[in-house]
Amino acid sequence: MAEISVQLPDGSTRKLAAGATVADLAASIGAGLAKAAIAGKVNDALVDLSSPLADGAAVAIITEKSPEALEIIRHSTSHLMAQAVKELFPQAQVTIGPAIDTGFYYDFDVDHPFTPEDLEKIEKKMQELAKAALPLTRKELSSGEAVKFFRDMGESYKVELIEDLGAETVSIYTQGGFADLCRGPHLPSTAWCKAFKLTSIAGAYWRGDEKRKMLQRVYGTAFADKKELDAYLERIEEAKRRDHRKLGRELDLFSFNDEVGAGFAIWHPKGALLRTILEDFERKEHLKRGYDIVVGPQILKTDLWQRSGHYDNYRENMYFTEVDEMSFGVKPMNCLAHMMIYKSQLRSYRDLPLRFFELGTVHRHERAGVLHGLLRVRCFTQDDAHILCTPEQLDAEIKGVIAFVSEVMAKFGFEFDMELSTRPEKSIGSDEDWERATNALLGALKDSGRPYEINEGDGAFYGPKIDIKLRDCLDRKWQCATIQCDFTLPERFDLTYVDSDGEKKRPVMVHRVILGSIERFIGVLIEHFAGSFPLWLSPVQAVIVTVTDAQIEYAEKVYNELRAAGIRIQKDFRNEKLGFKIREAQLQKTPYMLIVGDKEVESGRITPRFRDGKNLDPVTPEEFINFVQKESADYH
RNA sequence: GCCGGAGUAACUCAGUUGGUAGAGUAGCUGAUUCGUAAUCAGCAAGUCGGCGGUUCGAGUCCGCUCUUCGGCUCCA
Repeated sequence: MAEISVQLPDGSTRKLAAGATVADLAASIGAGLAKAAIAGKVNDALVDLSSPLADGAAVAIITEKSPEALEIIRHSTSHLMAQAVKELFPQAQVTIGPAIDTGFYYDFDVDHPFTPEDLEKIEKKMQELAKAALPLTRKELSSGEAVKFFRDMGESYKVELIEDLGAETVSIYTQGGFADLCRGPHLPSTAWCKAFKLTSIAGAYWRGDEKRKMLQRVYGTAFADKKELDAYLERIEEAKRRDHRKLGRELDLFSFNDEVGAGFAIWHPKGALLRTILEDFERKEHLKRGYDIVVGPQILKTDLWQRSGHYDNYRENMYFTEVDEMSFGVKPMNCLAHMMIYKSQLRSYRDLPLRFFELGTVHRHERAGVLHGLLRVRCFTQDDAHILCTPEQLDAEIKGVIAFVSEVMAKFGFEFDMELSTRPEKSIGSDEDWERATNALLGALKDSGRPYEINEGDGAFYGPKIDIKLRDCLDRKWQCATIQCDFTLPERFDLTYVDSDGEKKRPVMVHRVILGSIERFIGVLIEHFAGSFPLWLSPVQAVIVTVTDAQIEYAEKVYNELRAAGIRIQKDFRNEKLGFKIREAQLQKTPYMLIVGDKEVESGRITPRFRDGKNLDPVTPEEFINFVQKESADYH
């Protein structure tokens, strides 16, 4: 009988009978492994346990503990859900059901939308089916056979998928009476689906195309075991507790109001102060790095937006107004004024690079369904800058921006990911310009030494971009910074500089933001810190609290002293018990509570209590001022 | 914009089969003067998101609309 030999991850080789499968290999290594195995990895491709091995293959056994396992578990759980749905709602058509970052989903075409009660029924049915330990078996069919197979079952979406695939053969996975088109791999049996939960129902367009039919999407999540599932669900609860919309109201930072308009935040004193602190920080950091602060108007003539291309490409997101029979567009971006500033005089190569920075408030008419607290609004302020430089300076400028982003994010304690987005279908500019710009960004990314991803066709209409997504403490990603290359607007506005050879040349423009939108960034900050801002950011750094009315006079004096020294302080001299006032300050997540009782009055001191409950030794007001100034200066 | 939930006092929420709206917190008033997460008592508070319809009667049923939540799509 012929033998094959395969290579294991530790470098050793193993001989097996010809036709042996991954499962056979696991069994030959040990009974424990055979029991734990859920799939295999052959030459870096994931395969089923039942997959036969070829001679010379490099094979690894995947168990629940393998990093690759989660995706397989989730994918198989999505099949389990589809099976449950088909059993409960036989008229439902199945479409696609992949594993995603947070779990999985499956889209169905059904006559009636699912209700929350349906979700419970489906989950219950899934548990039954999992208990039944149905084996998942793979079968290969020719495309023609598969089309007939699914057409006979009335699964027209599957037929469409196979036809679009254009492959000679496709694979089908069967479990009990349910069969699904799928590349796999899958768990050996539904018994491996041990810890799952359906989380939500949503509408989703077939193939993400809003012109096509709206399907019903059911989201769920799955893990290798119950403990991990519970940990995940706990994390979701934690995220809810940290929701910036909830904390924004509780900490009295901002609100939204029907009468003001959807997507327009109104900033209360503490929130506005927090913004101001961030904005002051930004101005300082930009001036340090050779940026010039500029300011443009809120509305500009519509003619100008036509010239820039915004009118053709971005009009549906803009607000317009007419005054004196003249049309104006409310700015959705800050670049036009910056270009006009550039054009206000003749520029020499010696002037470049010019870096115009503006905390520019823009309005964008986002579609009603996308608004989301501060993270998605219709009016927001960008920490926007436009760098105008020679083509030779472009690489260095982009690298400088990436370094700027790194330094700022480190101050807030954020990790971030970078993504390069290339030319979209709807765009302006020549192929050569796009290529040049894309290469400049790519070069800077490579040089940064950080990992990055590429999103084909996701660029802005005027140029490719690097998007920087930062991760909060719950590992969620938010786009904030972006660096966009633009060879097009300088052309449209005929921007020039006089080079050393006396010739007029075209500068390159880089649009970039560091925090992105102040609104969104604050939303992320609130969730990241769960409202407990570091001292340098806290709109209220301390609250001075009296024990009884007897200390008011002294406390008032200290309050004035600290406020005059620039400490952001509030007073709580109400006739309430100390515990009551501490509790309130604590719920407001105020960093320091300064306790003033008779002892402090006598000694001319205050007793600071940090919001974690720790009491510091009594200090004089001057000592506290020094302490706060020192701690704030380091941006902790 | 699309699909599906939701909208009741400032906030969080209860309100049976349609019969005239209730709790906790916050607020106000009074008492209490108190040392590290809630002192006690009393009072006041709602066009039940808005408009229209069905009905003797609508918070409850129907239609439209606004807002909001979860997604789709889009994006800082």
